[in-house]
Amino acid sequence: MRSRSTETHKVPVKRATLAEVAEALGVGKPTVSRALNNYPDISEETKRRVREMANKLGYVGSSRARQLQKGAADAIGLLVTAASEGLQSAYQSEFTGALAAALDGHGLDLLLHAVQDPAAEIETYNRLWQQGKVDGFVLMRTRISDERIGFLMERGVPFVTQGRSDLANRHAWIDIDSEEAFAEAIEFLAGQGHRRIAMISGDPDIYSTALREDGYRSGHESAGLPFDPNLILPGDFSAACGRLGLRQLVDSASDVTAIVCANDATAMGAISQAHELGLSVPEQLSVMGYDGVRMAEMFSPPLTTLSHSAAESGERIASMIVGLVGGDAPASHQILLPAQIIERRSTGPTAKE
Amino acid sequence: MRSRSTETHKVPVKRATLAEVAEALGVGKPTVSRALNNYPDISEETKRRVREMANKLGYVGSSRARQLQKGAADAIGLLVTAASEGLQSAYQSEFTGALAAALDGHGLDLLLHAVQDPAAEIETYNRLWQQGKVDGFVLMRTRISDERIGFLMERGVPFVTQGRSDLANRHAWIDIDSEEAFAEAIEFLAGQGHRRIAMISGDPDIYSTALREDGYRSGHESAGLPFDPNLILPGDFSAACGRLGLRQLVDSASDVTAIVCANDATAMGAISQAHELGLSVPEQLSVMGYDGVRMAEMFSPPLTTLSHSAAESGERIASMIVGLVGGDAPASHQILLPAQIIERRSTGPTAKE
DNA sequence: ACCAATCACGAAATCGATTTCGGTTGACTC
DNA sequence: GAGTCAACCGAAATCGATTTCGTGATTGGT
Repeated sequence: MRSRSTETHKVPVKRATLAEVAEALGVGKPTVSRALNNYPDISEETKRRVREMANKLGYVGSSRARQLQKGAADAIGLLVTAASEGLQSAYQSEFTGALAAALDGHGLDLLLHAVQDPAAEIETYNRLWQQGKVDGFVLMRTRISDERIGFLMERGVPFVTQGRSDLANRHAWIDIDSEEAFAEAIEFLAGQGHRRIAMISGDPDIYSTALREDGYRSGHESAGLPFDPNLILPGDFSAACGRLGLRQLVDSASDVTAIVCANDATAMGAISQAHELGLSVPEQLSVMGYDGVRMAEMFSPPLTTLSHSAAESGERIASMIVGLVGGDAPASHQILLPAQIIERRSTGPTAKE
Repeated sequence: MRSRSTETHKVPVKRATLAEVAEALGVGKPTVSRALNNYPDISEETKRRVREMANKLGYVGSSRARQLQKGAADAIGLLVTAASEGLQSAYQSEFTGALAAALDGHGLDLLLHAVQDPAAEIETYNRLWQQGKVDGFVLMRTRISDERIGFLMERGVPFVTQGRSDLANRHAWIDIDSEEAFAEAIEFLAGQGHRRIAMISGDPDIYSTALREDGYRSGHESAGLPFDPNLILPGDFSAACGRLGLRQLVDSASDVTAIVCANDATAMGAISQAHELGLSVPEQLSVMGYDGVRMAEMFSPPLTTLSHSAAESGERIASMIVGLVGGDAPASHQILLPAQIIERRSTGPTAKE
């Protein structure tokens, strides 16, 4: 239980202000401000003295005051839905960390906000923006008809999405070429002799889900395999749907020898369920993931996956949002990154046939 | 490649200010401010009119201005080291999400900052505080002699640590009773017939590591098992050290039938390695984790673990930091939460003997 | 009908940094 | 020696909300 105390702890050491530095030096405030910001109309000598004194007094400008004046918050907002507690997936948390690190390199902070009630999501974007707490947003998991995008575009709020949308040609985005990736995955598996390859897909609301399914289909074409729509099972990027999907597959399509999953979590769920059903991976069943999260390497068996770098995505997005906040045209920042197959031990040549 | 464009996108819609609301209503700014903040010396009628107009104009107060005046940032800082890209562990990302959600409930935002260079860590805490970007901090993974704690205490910065420290009696913290938890784990395993139980421990710098090892020891005592210090292997909370630890164990202590790990990632690594070495879990080897991350349930086999709720920790910490910022004495907020064994299928009765 | 409380509200100061707009100085021309 | 032009620096306004302090209008008591 949380206990309340009446006594108050020591008041924080007062932070030095610009005015104090100015007074200590016997100069005006503007001089200090301009010296510290390295304006050309302040003599080197003065700049040196100002810097020295600022340093001595431990002066660190109040970002609150600066922001009020300059109109920038030096922070980027990232909203995560707290549907399931925590950052939803391993990939998302890796990405978030990478983004925070990259943003830091640009002098920006990451404002992480968990929205509890999905209905209040837009409202939260609006509030954060109106309040001036952020200069822009990064949107994860773009949905097929994503109201956030329209909302932000309407008011000219800078934002970058991770994943395309149906308005993709008009806003800034970064995405992984998952269509191509899944096509390659199918070809890869076909190359190992697999003929019946299932897919446990992602949340149909998410824009890239359809792209991944397209890749699955076109992969079949280029591999010369017949495409069977019944082999695509709906999912939701969770491990649970991987388990469920696997059970359905053994029941209804026992001739399947390989499964590609919408992400690593789903793949892990599928493998876990396979093991419980006495199916060995990859001897009897090959399973492939997508994202290449760190944990995939430590899974048993280590997961073959379509990997792409969260660090690079974070890096790129950071640059993009900086440009956008600086006034770049949204549509001028659009990047498609490739994923590559990392072959580990959850896939192998098929024994059948 | 990031392309720069010369054209500038539409300037954001101007945000309404308090002064505008006041003018539209023909009243003074203080009236609007106080009405919106529900001060008692404003008539109900006026409050209603103000709220109406504010709403109509879509007025959302600038937090920058408010913060400058009130001296509060309405944000809590959380620093993660980006040693390995991303939020380090599954537990930490779950916790972070939970914290953000809980903070939201108190009207606070979470400022997530990734520190690249460990040497600059303190500097970052200082800057964030001095700049007034945060009202306090939450520290994860407290180290045995954690300079951050001394630093923050000295300047009276509000903070809560997740995990105790050697200064624990003088600051606010929340912690899991991992000592008790590990003792219970040993008793649990002993109850299943295990006699030789190893431990793959955590980073020795982290404060709670010693606690977990203490629990391991006292668990042996109460279970009437001889304590063999050689059975404690150093680790670092990673999956990799789980793999390594397991290899060492099969080499040097092949009579071990169970392993408790410092966290779930390590346990997963150990199991993964065991499988590769042809050891079946739990038939030939029982492995137990700690933290109870969501993924543990989907591992194969599903992981037996010492679980505690990231959501509850987040909730509690949020309340604590709010109290602290409000002036509570740091030492009045200290909470020890229990962990409980979730038995799944990575442990079982030993076959040996 | 008169003085004293309340009640409601507004003018101006405040928070701390930045910007605008000049004002001094000193060097340099002619 | 008057005039010009830089180079440097400062007073005051600004950003937008909150607070302090006070004023005018009611209400109430006698």
